[in-house]
This record gives sequence, structure tokens and C-alpha cells, in this order.
Amino acid sequence: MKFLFKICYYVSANINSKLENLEMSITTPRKSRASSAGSRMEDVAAMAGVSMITVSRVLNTPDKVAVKTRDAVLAAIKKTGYVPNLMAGGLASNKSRIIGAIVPTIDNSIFADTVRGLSDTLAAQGYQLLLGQSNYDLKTEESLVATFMGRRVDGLVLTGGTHSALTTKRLRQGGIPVVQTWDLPKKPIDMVAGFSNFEAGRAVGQYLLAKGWRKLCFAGGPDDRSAARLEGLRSAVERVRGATLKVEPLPAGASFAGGRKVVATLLQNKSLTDAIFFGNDALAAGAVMECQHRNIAVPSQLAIFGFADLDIAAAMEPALTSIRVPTREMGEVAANMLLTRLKGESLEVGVRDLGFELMARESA
Amino acid sequence: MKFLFKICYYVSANINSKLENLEMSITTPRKSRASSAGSRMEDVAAMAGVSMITVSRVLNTPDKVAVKTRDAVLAAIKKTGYVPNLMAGGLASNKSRIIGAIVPTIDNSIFADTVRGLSDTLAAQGYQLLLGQSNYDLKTEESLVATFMGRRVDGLVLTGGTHSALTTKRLRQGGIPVVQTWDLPKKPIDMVAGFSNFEAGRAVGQYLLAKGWRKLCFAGGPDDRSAARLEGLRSAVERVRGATLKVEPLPAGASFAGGRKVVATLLQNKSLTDAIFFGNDALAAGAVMECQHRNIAVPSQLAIFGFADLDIAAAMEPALTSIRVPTREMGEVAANMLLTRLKGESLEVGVRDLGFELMARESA
DNA sequence: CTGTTAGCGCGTTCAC
DNA sequence: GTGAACGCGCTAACAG
Repeated sequence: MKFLFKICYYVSANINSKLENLEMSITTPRKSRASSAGSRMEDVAAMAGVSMITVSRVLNTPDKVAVKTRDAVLAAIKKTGYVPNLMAGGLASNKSRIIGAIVPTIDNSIFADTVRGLSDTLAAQGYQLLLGQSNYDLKTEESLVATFMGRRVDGLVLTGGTHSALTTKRLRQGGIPVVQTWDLPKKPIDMVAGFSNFEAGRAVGQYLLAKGWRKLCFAGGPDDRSAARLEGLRSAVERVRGATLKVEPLPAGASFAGGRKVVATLLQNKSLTDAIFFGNDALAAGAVMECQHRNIAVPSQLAIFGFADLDIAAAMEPALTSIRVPTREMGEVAANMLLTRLKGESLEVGVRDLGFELMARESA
Repeated sequence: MKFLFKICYYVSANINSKLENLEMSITTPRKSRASSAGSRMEDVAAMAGVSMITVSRVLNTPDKVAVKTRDAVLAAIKKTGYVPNLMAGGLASNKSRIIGAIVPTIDNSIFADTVRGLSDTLAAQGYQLLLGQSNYDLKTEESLVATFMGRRVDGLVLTGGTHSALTTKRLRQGGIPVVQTWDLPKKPIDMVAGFSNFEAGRAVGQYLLAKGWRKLCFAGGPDDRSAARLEGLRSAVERVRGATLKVEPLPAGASFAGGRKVVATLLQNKSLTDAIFFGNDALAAGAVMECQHRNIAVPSQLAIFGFADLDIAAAMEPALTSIRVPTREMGEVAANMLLTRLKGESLEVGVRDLGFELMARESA
């Protein structure tokens, strides 16, 4: 028998120095209203000998200001260290230049890439990202949507196509552009940048069945997108006589250790399974590790199918067969859809199926 | 010879249906000013038969309103579907209830956990997270800091202790609480929730040298925190006669494939290295995979040391020896420090060394 | 416990 | 190409 050791070997001492520095900053007094931090546009205008509106134009539409005036204003801005108050500007213009994004969780690298795609694309156009995590909970999502709308975000990006009735209602009435990602909802709220989880599940089923496996197992989360993949898988299984489908609930923490546990559990009644479709590659990789530990050959004795095509899929041995989804691309496309609409242009296509690829490698 | 296959096997068709739905939403006309989306506080006040300030108090300090009045107001809010405009509130109160966080990149799970810790802790108190990615670039960080301050974020969380001179100046003058994470800067801007990268590197060096390894190699990023770990490692190496230290630059994409490449490169002159300290566990895991592929025994022929103690470290075989850093905790502590200061309370300790642990497992 | 008054800092509308 | 007045929607301060 073999164990995994986890030993605390060294702990750095707490450092309690630098307390003088601290005292300074802890007692930073908050100045009273009307001059909280730095100069206002008025001060800049006065220094440059122009009116506020000219300063505003230098900032927002520099082309409409004479070069000479502009330079004077810019000099004044630099001298005063003026930083425009975007809240005030936002209130006046009814635009926040903020996009809200709600993902189930950020610690899962599959959504992290979508967030990165969003953030990069938006930042390039001067927009910022307000991030919310729903923890796969529709009520949490609902309150996040309310908060974000209260902040007057200019647009909203959601994960998945299932939302509470109230969320949907608010969004439809809200008048701001919305993009749903990571799925293809039947009745989109507005725009969509996703792929079909159902078709992905079916593709996996068809592939595994074609390879001769008959006792399939699905080990994925309880969320709607996982459910759609499960239904796709089921639809493939039902077309083949003698093929069976078992659903294995996921232990907490959908990562490597979770994948190991799933295999350990399933092997207690080994005859029931000969191929497993996991909810993500970390789980699948853990499963492969557990198989190696138990001397179970992959894929000949047990086929392992991943999802999301994370880096590890191609790098490990045996390399993971997986479904590549357009993780980052969904973020980029969603951002560009929003930006297009915010520019007042209209989209040719508001619902985009970004597809997926079955990456056939070694593990299944 | 063995190759990794990557075959596109199936691509879902693009779906161009649902275009009727689209037309509707694409041409959503933006209503003219003054009623952009829903009712205002004034409407609620009128319906409830009270003044605006009472509505405001029901929302912000419910305890200070009579139960009867409160219920009437809440009913009116529900009836009108009123969503408070937080930009207006923010302008008036000079508080945004937004915290800005800048991380080098979000697609790296080590920072993702910090962001999650931040987001969870802040959301529980009604604060939101504005997220920025610096891509390890100080100039990008500088402009993000300016933008965030322009949005009047109530507080700011930064990664690392190195910033441009202008950034530091703005932050010190800004009057908002700031927390630096993932390091212990010598001259903190304000508060700190981090650990010593130098000591972590030194601990790794002492451990490896005690195990008898002499030809050490550092394979980490070029950022300041990696540099600090390298210096720590170097300081340990310099105390042992005959011990050598080689620095191996990291290929792009600090993940599994990168770790494999590093090993492949190093083995071209094998005699130079017998232990490698990687910048994160994904790299280290890739390195172990490459060793297995080449039939190099880990750790007896080559010791592999990871960093960050990601899930995979404990789950893989051989399990990775690594440095556990308080990834999520840094986010939580940073958030709590900010929240404490924003409540007007002062902190006992403004600089916290959250420490690290050397997790001695099998790979080194 | 509730209301009144007076802005928060900026963009919009129109005029020049 | 530039400016003046007005108001975005809400809250701080004080009064009652």
C-alpha cells in the first residue's frame, strides 16, 4: 500500500517589523467632502484658462479641439495630476464603460480563460470588467445581475442559458446588451457566443460507442450545461442495443483528486463501466493517475474521456482524448459583440455557435 | 518514438437559426435620456408617500426607519421594479463599493484563487470586484491604477511589491486603502498580505542541498517575485562548497508543455543539473511527465521541485514536493483588511506575512 | 424617526 | 472651435 505524504516541513516566521510605516498609513484621515482626492475638472479648466467643457472635450473627443487649446489643457492636467471622475461622467452621460461578467467560479481554469478573453478585448477599448461569481447558484446570479444593473454596466456577459425568471425578465427589460456564453439557449435573452453542450455529449457518445465501448459512465457536475452533455451522451447510447449509461456524482472539488476518487469508487463494481466521460480534463487526468496507480491500462481496460482540452490534456501520457471548447474565444467574441452594439452598430449575427472539436488522442 | 496526436474529429455545424429573435434585440432602441431603464427613487418615494431620503434610508440603513414606513417603501420598490442607480449614489456619497484588483494574469490558477478569495469576501459585504490584468507589465499596471482611481474604487489590491514610480506616487497620494499581495515589499505603499519569496527560495535551496543535490537549476519567470525566489535559492547555494546554480529561461506558456520542454532542453547537457526548482506546479508536473517518458527516475536521477501546491501536486505520482503559498488566504485577508479600513476602524497589523509551507512529498 | 436643502463632478443641449 | 446653464439620481448635513 502506498500513501501520499503531506508534511509541513518549514514555516516562515511572521514578520512584525515595519510598524512605524504602518502607523502612518493606518491613521490616514479621510478628508471631508468636496476634495476627497485631487483636483477636479474645474481646477484644470481654470489653470488652462478655458471652460470645463473644453477640458471634457480634450478628454473625450480630442479631435474637436484646436491643437493649441488641447496642449494647454493637457499641460494643466499633468500639472494638477487630475484624474477624471468616471462616476460623475457616467452619471451625466448614462454610460459607465463597465461590462459585467458572471461566471460560476473563477478558480476553474476553463472559465478563467473566458474571463481573460473578455478582459483583454474590453481593456483594449477602454472598458473594464466587473466580475461576479455565481457559484452555480441561480439566486446568487439573480442578485448579482441586479447589482450590476444598478451600477449601470453598459453590457452583461452571462455563463449558460438558464437563469431565474426574475433575472430573465430584468435582462429583457433592462435595455442593455447581454451575451450568453458556454451554451446555446433555445430562447436567447439577446446575443449568444457559445456551443452546443448537447452535441458535444452526443459526439463523445458516438465516438466511444464506435470504439466498441458499451458500458459508459458520465462523471460531471449537476449544472445545466453538464446536464445537456449528459443528455447528448444518452441520446447516443439509446441508439445502440446493449449500451448502458451510468451517472456518477462528482465529489467536491472538481479537480485531480476528484477524478481519482471517481475511479476508486467505480472500481468497486468494476463490471459496470468501461469508459468514463468526465466534466473536465483535471478530473480525467486524476482518473488516469489513479488507473496508473492501480495498474489499469488506459484505454484498453478503461477509456477516459476529458472535457475542455486544458493544457494538461495534450501534455500528459497517455494524452487525454477530450473536447476542445472555444474557451477564450467565447470571451473575445462576447466582448466584440457588446462593443459593436455599444458603438451603435448592429450585428449581422447575434447568435454564434463557436463549435467544438473532438481531440482524439490516447486515453479513449 | 512516440507522438502526441491532435486530430480534429468532429466540428459542430454553425447554427444560423433564431434570426427572428435576433432582429428584435439587435434593433433595441435606446430610450432618450431621463428614463433610460426603469423607475427612479423619486417614483418610489411618491408611490410610498414619503420623501426620497426615506427611500434611501430603507436601502442603506434600514434600522433607522420605522417598520411600517419601511414596509410601505419596500412594497413600492417591488411594485415599480426599482433598481437603485449606484453611480449616482456613489457620486453623492463619494463611495463606490467597488474594489479594484490587479493581477498579472487570470488564466494562471494561482492568481485565480486569490481573486476568488477576494471576490467571495467582498461580495459578502456588498462590494464588487473590478478586475484588471497587468500581463506582468508595469506600464499596463500604471494605466489600470489610473483608471481604477478615476472610477473612485474604494480600495485597491495589487500583486507584488514592485510598481512604477508614478503608480507608487499616485497610490500614496490617493487616499484610498491599498493592499499589496504575493510578496513582502520593503517599503509597503500601505497594507500587505503576502509572504517572502526570498525565504521560500532559500527554503527550497536548503532542502535540496540537505538532500545531497549539488547541481541546482531554477526554471521560473522573469518577474520580481520569481527573481526574489531565485535570490533566496542562490543565497542557500552560495553557502555550500561545490554547489552550482543554473538559471533556465521559461518557454512561453508556463504550463505542462513548458515543463516538458525545460527538461528536454536541460537533458541535452545532462551533467549540469540534478535538481530543478520550477515556478509553478504545472511546469513541475510537465517535467515529471517528460521524465517518465524518457525513463528518468524521479527523484533519484532528477529531483523536481514545484511551487504553489496546486491540486495536482498531491494527486499525481510521484507526488510533487512543492511550496504551498496562502493563495486564497491572501485574497481573503486583503479583502478583510480593506473592509476593516473602510468601516473606519484601524488595523492592529497592517503588514501580514502569511507564510508558506514546504510540502515534502516524493518528487524531490 | 423623518424631511429640507444643497450639492457630488461631469456631460448634454443649444447658442455663439 | 468654444461656452453657459441645466440636470443626471442620489446622499450628507442639519433641522425638526
